[in-house]
Amino acid sequence: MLNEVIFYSLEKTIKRYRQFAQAHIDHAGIDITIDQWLVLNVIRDSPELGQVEIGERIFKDQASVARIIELLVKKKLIVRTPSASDRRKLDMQLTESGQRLMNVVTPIVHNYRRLALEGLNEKDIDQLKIILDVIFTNCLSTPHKHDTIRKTKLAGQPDAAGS
Amino acid sequence: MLNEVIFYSLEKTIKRYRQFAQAHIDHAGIDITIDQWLVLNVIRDSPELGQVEIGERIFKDQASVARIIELLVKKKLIVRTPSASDRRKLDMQLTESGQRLMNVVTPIVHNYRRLALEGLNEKDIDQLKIILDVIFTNCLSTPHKHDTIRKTKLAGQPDAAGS
DNA sequence: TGTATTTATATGATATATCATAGAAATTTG
DNA sequence: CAAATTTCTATGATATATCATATAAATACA
Repeated sequence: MLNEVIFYSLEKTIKRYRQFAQAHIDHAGIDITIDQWLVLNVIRDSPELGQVEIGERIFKDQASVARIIELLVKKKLIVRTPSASDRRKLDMQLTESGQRLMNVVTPIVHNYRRLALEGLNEKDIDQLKIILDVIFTNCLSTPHKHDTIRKTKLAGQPDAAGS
Repeated sequence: MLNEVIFYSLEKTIKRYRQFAQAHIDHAGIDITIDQWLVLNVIRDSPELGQVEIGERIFKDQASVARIIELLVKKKLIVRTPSASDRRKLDMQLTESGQRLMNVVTPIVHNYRRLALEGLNEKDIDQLKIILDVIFTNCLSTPHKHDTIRKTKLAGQPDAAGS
């Protein structure tokens, strides 16, 4: 029963957290999405990274990163110049306005992260991380043909999956 | 330090879980997304619900539910007929094919959920749920003007947010 | 009852996620 | 070196998320 609902709790919590985070940014009158901020943050810290590597750091794929970068350029938060070392790339750099935005938003991010964790101690967070890592690791494996066959056979059984 | 990374762990884990789940469905050769399955599942169990209520059960907003329902109709997994009691509504019902799909997919869902939780006991899941609920509750509050002012003042400080 | 308000659904606009692929450039290899 | 392969970015197609709004119908209320 709890098993069944745990993924709903995960979805529910992460969605609420995202809304909470965005609400704090919006509330400060800043026109940027959390995802855009994440990419901007990586670019500031590691301007040499390509789109794939940026994505790896924030769990986005290359296509998403490419589109977010476009928006950052449109918003004049970064500028791109042809890279000297690799002509497929464009070097990226925060504009003045991009830097100012980071300076304003970063403490807001720290603050809402702190608020979201109120009432939890180091041990709780540690425990949470450990459990999430187990789930993450479990989800690394690919389904095999064999699994599918077994799955189908389980269809009529009294829910051995416990969910 | 752990604090800083915990939301990344959450995002990382939920994204991996979604891919894992979808991979299991795809692997069985079934043409449906997890989200479509979620909506279909609610409709089967509670065909009387409106789009807002469906959304509440699976943490989606009305617009997303409306669009998913459209796709379910296009895929001929449900049919809609004008509601007798409320002419704004359309009653929904699973087609034969929709029911067959549910019969095939449901055990797959149970299976990958079980796989994702391997190595975790009841206590772990319970603990996970409790911690997630704390975060969820913390994220229910709305940012206030006052918070914004305090946040801005924290800007130059040595990261009191711990993140 | 007639009007105002609320509710339910649909849809437009924009952002992000995912998969696939195109095109250009870099790298590897024979 | 030339051809094959790989890497990097851009982009098309589709699905979902979010916000806003339109429309129609139901409900509340004066």
